[in-house]
Amino acid sequence: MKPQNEQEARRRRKLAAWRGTGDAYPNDFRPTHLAGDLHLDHGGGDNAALEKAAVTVKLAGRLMARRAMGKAAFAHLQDCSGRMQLFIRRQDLPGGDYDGLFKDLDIGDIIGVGGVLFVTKTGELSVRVNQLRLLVKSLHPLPEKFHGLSDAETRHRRRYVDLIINRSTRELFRRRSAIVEQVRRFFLRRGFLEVETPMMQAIPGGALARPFVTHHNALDMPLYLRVAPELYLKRLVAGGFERVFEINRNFRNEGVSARHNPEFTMLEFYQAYADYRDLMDLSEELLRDLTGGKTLRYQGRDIDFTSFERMTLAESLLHHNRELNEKILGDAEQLRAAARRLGVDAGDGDGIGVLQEKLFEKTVEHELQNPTFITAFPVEVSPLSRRSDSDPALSDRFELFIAGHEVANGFSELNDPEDQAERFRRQAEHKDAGDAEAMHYDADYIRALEYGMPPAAGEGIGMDRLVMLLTDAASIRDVLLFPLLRPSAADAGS
RNA sequence: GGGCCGUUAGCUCAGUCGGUAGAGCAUCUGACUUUUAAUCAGGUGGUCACAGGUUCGAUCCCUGUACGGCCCA
Repeated sequence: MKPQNEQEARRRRKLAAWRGTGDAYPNDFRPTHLAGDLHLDHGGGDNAALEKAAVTVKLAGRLMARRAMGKAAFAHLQDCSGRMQLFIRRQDLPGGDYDGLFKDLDIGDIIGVGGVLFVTKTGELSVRVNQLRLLVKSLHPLPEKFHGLSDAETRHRRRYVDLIINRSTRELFRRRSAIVEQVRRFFLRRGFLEVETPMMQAIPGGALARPFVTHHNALDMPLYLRVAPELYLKRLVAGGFERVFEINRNFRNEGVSARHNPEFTMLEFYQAYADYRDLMDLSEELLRDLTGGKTLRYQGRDIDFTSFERMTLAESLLHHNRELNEKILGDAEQLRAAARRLGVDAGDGDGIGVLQEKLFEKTVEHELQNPTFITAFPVEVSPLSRRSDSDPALSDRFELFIAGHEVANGFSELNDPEDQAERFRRQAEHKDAGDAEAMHYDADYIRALEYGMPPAAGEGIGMDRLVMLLTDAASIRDVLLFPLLRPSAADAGS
């Protein structure tokens, strides 16, 4: 713990004195109103009418500003709905409270007030306070009122301070909640069942990613935090829940960056008797629902949600790389040489599919600003996707790119148990060869497919990136309440 | 993992071509009964991230460490 500064020491002394007078942490004050509601109901009115109505209110919240003028003072109280100005006169408070209680308050203290609504001569709805209580003493000075708290590290480590002081932070997380709600309603309206599947899995699956490993003591077995819910959701489709979705956390043991957090929120949904084209249509509908189908400003660029482009991976590579042609795309050696010329880290063992995907990430992905579906990914990099009827090397899969980043990944599901078993075996070989991101062989999932899973399509959408897009946030840390940070030395111990 | 940048008062930031640091807000004292970044007068507040090195002397130069930011993998 850092040594106390003078301001903190003063507050602690006040708390100690306050404890001596009775219960320092009471819980018997009940507000009757919220500031925001009062502004809606009484804002903009004229004072004569309001004074005549004599509206008495009780409000509770945090003292955020104070302007004292001798025997009277203005202050602002902030509750979950907004702010309300308080007008406090010595003559209106019970004996001694103005000098003994009000003047002793600090910015940040949580108080309860009672009083009557009125409008000041500058037109601001206010409460003329005749009852004042200190409910919680705040022991740390708050950041400055004008610049607020802007240091990114402190905002993330002490999100509670960020939320107290920065209105934009409060609004962003309310927006996030509303977006999740809207997505949920979108799927419920279409007959999807919301489910919850295991976060702790004995066999991790559903994505090419390195999992976190933990240990269950009583069962003495390793458990993995899920990298995706996919295989469980498809078991549910096999079980007859023909439309399911889940919005929940995934965990991937990878680096941290402006777009990656080790735990992140994923929307996954599955629909029987549909294919990847149906899901592209559904994705468009969802995004139009969320954006109003308009142009959206993101990080200084306009993104047009009125039209969604569709092109195959190969088409996108040819379109963005003049030096490539179809012959090169189909020849591993020529492709590898071309990739290396373009600065791609191409391994000797990389097949055509892997090379095409790496080339795509290097040369195309960041170019895709307006919503664009890229389709026809190589089977080689799509171990759970249905093979294309027209070309067995390709899968019926798409990814949606917006603002240069992957937002969604969907495909017609592979429901042929023998093909799936073969692909699991290939993945297991990669894993044995040291690929920490390769998939495990999941025999029970194969059994589920053997019972029969209806033809289906499924998709995952990264909710954090979606929220970033809709709130114009530059970093995933801005849309996570508590992004992962290394522990700071200052916070160690007590 | 690599490169570059940052860390100074509770907060937002200046600054010192190496001689122990400033502003605004906050806070304290005083004045003030319609203010709202209140105003006016006067104060307090610092291990200059941490640890070494160079130097008569380091917040400043050098090295390392921690944490963070941006870019790359």
